[in-house]
Amino acid sequence: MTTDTTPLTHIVDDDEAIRDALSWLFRTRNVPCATWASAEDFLAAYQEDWRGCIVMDIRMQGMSGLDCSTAVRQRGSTLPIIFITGHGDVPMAVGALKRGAFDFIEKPFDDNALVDIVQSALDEDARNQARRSARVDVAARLEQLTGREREVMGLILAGKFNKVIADELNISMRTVEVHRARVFEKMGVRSAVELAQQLTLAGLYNSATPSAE
Amino acid sequence: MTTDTTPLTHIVDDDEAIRDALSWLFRTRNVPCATWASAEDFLAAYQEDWRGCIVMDIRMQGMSGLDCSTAVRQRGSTLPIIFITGHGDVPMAVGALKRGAFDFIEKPFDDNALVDIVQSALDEDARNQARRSARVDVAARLEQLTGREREVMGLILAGKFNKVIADELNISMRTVEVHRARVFEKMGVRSAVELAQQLTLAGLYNSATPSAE
DNA sequence: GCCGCTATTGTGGATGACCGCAAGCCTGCC
DNA sequence: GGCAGGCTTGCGGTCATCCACAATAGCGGC
Repeated sequence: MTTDTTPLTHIVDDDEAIRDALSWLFRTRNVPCATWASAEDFLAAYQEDWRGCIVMDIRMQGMSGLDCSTAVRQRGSTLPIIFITGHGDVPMAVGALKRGAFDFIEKPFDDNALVDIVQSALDEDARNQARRSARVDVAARLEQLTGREREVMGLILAGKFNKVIADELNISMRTVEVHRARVFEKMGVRSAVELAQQLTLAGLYNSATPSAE
Repeated sequence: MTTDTTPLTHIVDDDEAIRDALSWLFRTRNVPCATWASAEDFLAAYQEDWRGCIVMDIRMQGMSGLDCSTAVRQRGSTLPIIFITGHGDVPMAVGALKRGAFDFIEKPFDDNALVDIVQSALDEDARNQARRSARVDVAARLEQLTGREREVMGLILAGKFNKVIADELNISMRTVEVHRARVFEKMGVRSAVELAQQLTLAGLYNSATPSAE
């Protein structure tokens, strides 16, 4: 669907020496990477479908790493972000992590430790991607539904019989059947059970399962 | 179900002055709290159904706060833990948060800030509790199922017809129907759709929805 | 040996789901 | 006006589900 985006470790640092050192480190460990000389450069190039992770300095000329992470998150990214800092403190680290950073390490850092962290960040991104692509797929299918079909789908997921649905919508049972069939077809499922699983998993639908007890 | 456990903010600190100060702070802000003079004391008293949050010093006589958090997590607790430290550093804070701590603050701290943090921790616990109680409920129902019933349920959730299920289990369709009815009854649902929703939501069942496309 | 639980099966009927075929109505667009 | 897409409906039939009634059988415990 999307262009074949290879997972990349994006190095964002205004210090060329650091960029070169990190770039060399990752390449020698077979971790594909790209470098950016500023948060602005990175944000200008950033595409929604990028995968991998970000290794970014907190303090940079121009936009800071924290602001950059906020900006990239606002654009819908879930790329794991690893912050590097030379002059960090506890509140800064806590704030970054609570806002969703993947890790926060201080210079000087251990090469092996950083590579390990990057690896786990890449793993996490891969997992996220799988979940997200499922959600996107389901969302796209939902888009195809007509208004009436969505309406009928809701009632199906509420566990109602075609007869009841027909009654509530003031249409004939046959019409409900047609809509129902279209919903299944467009959603790519073959039963109401599959439909429920798909939507519940994707978290895109919440029926008020009224288990009266 | 569980005894009426009021949300409590548990203060764990070996320094009596701090305990008293925190206890006073919380009480004057209408935050019910309890105090413990050591990690060991807390762990000895801890009950699974406790709700609220934990405010704990990292460095204490005897068991450290980090070890205590590990211990309490191993006992299944998801209580939000707020660490307090006088001599913390970045790696310690990062490690604590990555292991699931709710927050990590340094002494001296701002009273208002701490109360705010505790409030959001209590909120999070309340949210967790709601989700967890649903999961526990479903798990309890699953427990009631006999082996055969669980087996049949799996095939139902795989979207198979009774006929196919009967075939795979080498039993008659009628028997499948009986098991099916019992599964619905014990799980408190009235259709396969509800069953799928309940289990998928609780995250207690994952059918390999094989949407071949 | 009797009881309770689980697993098993059959018959027959009511109800619901699914489908092909056929067709009418309305709306927006070229 | 014609065409496409969405919404609607009916008929008749097949297949699946649900259920009441009825019954057999093994297993562990009192």
